[in-house]
Amino acid sequence: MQDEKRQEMAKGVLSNPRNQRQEVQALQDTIYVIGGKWRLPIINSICNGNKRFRDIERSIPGITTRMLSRELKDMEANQLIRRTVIPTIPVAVEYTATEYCQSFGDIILEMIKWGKQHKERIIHTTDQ
Amino acid sequence: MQDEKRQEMAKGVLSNPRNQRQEVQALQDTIYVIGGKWRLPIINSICNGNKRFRDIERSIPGITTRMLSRELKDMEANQLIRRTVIPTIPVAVEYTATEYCQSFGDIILEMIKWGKQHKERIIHTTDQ
DNA sequence: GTAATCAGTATAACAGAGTATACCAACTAT
DNA sequence: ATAGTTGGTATACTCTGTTATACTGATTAC
Repeated sequence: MQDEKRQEMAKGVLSNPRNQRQEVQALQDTIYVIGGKWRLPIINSICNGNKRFRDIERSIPGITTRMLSRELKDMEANQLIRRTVIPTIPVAVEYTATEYCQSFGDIILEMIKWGKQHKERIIHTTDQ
Repeated sequence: MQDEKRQEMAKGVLSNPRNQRQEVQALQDTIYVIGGKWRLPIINSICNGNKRFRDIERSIPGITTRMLSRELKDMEANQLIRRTVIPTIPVAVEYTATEYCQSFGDIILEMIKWGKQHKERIIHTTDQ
């Protein structure tokens, strides 16, 4: 009731709802860009030095040629990666990360960190 | 220490494929756990102090009652959140984050940071 | 001649994530 | 009476991410 309303106002004063809405938006934007199962692993792989299609493919467990092909095309269109054809015989194709792409570095590092801790947590949990 | 770790990682990237596979695994594990459009926004909302169903719903643009209901149930089953029924009249239901849930904090912060930068990038890009 | 590698494309089909809409039962406020 | 809140569930549907499988054309190796 009125108490609740008063508490709501207090909350607003403390945590600034405008800021909060902004942050939810930012979070959702990011999720939109890197959403899906494969974007981040692909970015990670390329940033780790894999340049060739089959190398990237092999470095990501479970991915199919089709998904890799599609994601690479999409990421190239969005300027996340650069695709260069080297006219050797046979032609070689190299994928490299743009600086923009590298801006995901911190997110990827945090997620790797979390994944490792998660594994430890599961190992050290005796029950289940 | 952190510089050393980073250098270690860089070395590992170049010379130790086992390390790399481990990290891809960790990354994919994390993606699996927080996958989907709604998990992180929900976690973020609850960690920001929203406890009631409708409050959480209102704090996340675009989410439907159905998705929120499903995700909350799932997250409760996976011990990411706690659901407590308070026997007032009418009953109130409160959702709170477990410590486990709070371990996503750094990922969420990084993603919010990225989202904000992304927005600025788009604003400062004259073309398009 | 057979197999393998490279960099993919084509086709079809599926599962489940996500959407849309309506509804419930209890209560409050006007 | 009427509209609104709370905490959801039910039903039906769409959509697209994802998988599976096969195939191409050029080259190298055995």
